[in-house]
Amino acid sequence: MSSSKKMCVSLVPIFNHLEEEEMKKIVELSNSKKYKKGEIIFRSGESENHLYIVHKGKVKIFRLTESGKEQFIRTMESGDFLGELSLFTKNKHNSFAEAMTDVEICVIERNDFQKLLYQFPAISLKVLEELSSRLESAEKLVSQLSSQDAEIRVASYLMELVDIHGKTEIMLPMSKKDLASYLGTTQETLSRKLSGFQQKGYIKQSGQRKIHIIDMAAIRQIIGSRDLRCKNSSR
Amino acid sequence: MSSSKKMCVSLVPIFNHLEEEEMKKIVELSNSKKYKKGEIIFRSGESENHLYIVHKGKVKIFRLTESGKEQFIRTMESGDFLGELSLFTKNKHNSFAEAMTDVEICVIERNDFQKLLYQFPAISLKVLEELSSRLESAEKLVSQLSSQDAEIRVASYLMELVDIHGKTEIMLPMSKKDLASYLGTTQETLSRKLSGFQQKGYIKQSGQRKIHIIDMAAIRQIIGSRDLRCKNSSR
DNA sequence: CGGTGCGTTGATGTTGCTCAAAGGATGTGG
DNA sequence: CCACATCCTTTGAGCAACATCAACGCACCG
Repeated sequence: MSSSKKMCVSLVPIFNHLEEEEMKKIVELSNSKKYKKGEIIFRSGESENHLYIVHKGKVKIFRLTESGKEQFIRTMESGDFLGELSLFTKNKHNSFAEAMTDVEICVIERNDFQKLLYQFPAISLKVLEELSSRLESAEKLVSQLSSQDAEIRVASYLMELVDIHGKTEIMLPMSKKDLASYLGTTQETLSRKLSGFQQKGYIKQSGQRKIHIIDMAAIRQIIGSRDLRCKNSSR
Repeated sequence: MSSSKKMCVSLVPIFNHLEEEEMKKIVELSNSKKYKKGEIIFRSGESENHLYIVHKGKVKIFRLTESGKEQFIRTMESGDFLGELSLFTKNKHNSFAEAMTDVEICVIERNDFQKLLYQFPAISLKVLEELSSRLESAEKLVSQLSSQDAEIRVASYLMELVDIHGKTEIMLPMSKKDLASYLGTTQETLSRKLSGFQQKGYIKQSGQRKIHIIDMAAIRQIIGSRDLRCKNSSR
């Protein structure tokens, strides 16, 4: 119990650089909770009073679109923290968190966390870093979504995965259904696009989530081809 | 000169709560710069070594879409700061900043700013707050963009402005061109949608950017009408 | 004034959403 | 261990929304 609490604290990048003693203090403030796959951890509209730290498992964060569709925002894995937004602004949650697998989470009270920030400025810096990078990826996502072309979005995403994995064998980190939502399209369209790529020999799908990239150049072409469609004459 | 520096520091929410003396220190670290309307303040890809604080005027932040289109991210006005991302992660800029009007900006060196954060934990908290709320609006934007329907996006945006202004007379904070980009659509579509609303008597446009909301209820209808379109039979 | 960029409107084509139906994959309980 | 339920995935067909192209009116600026 206490050990799993300790695990949490020592896991998270925002804490794990602290001295033994300081960590101990934090451990005392934290609580451990478990959720089964599919359980909702919090709902949009609920008021936020905690910092959640994912200790074990995977959590999916999503919103509901104005028009009622589920919009996948991101996944959180071991070491990630969430609930950060309302920690400072006293707002309500504006998104949902659902356990994608069985999950263990450590929880710290809002007020306690704020005190920690005052006590240990270094923590603030870590949190800042994390928020910055999260903001960055959110803005990147925005930029991708407004690329009208679903094909380009899919292609970009594949390239992104290649970069992350560092090889041409990639695994989708979520179901195609969720991925479609993340990319701002539908399951059907995503499925068609991938099948299309496969037919043209750009990729090879195996199993549910494994994709082998065969012709990177061709895929890059797609991304950079905003006016190929104009007419083949002009360029 | 020095007075305009001081203005900057006392303007920004992240600093203006500090003691006179502390501010003085900060003033010493800052520099003032001016840009003419249309000038680029920084470009995507340039490395980031400064915190910019907008003192006077308006700045537009945008990215270039994978497909080469301009994607409007946000505007920054007096008191807002930017350049925050790379301040912590040592990255390159991933967006462009362009002066929408003549602009005065205060600049602080990256390293100096980091020192400030260590010295005054309260600053970190302010920055955290700001980043949080920025992240929130980015995620909201994501959620809106993936609402396939441009009409809904336009309607939502109008309602948002009404909330902000607190009245039914609203001013667009940017050109329709930029707004279209922000909403992930084109000038033409935006123009048509607005004309459409006007024809149905929901709104009244006057001048370039002034809009009077007449029938809020109708507009709210649009937003919540994900399956009205099924068949006209239902209404 | 001519020039440049923004805003509007019209016509046309295409992407990708919707609905529908059926084939895997996975899991649950008998 | 099998039968059944559920969820994810794939494929098909039709249609509406929206991007694109094009042309013109309008404002702002030198």
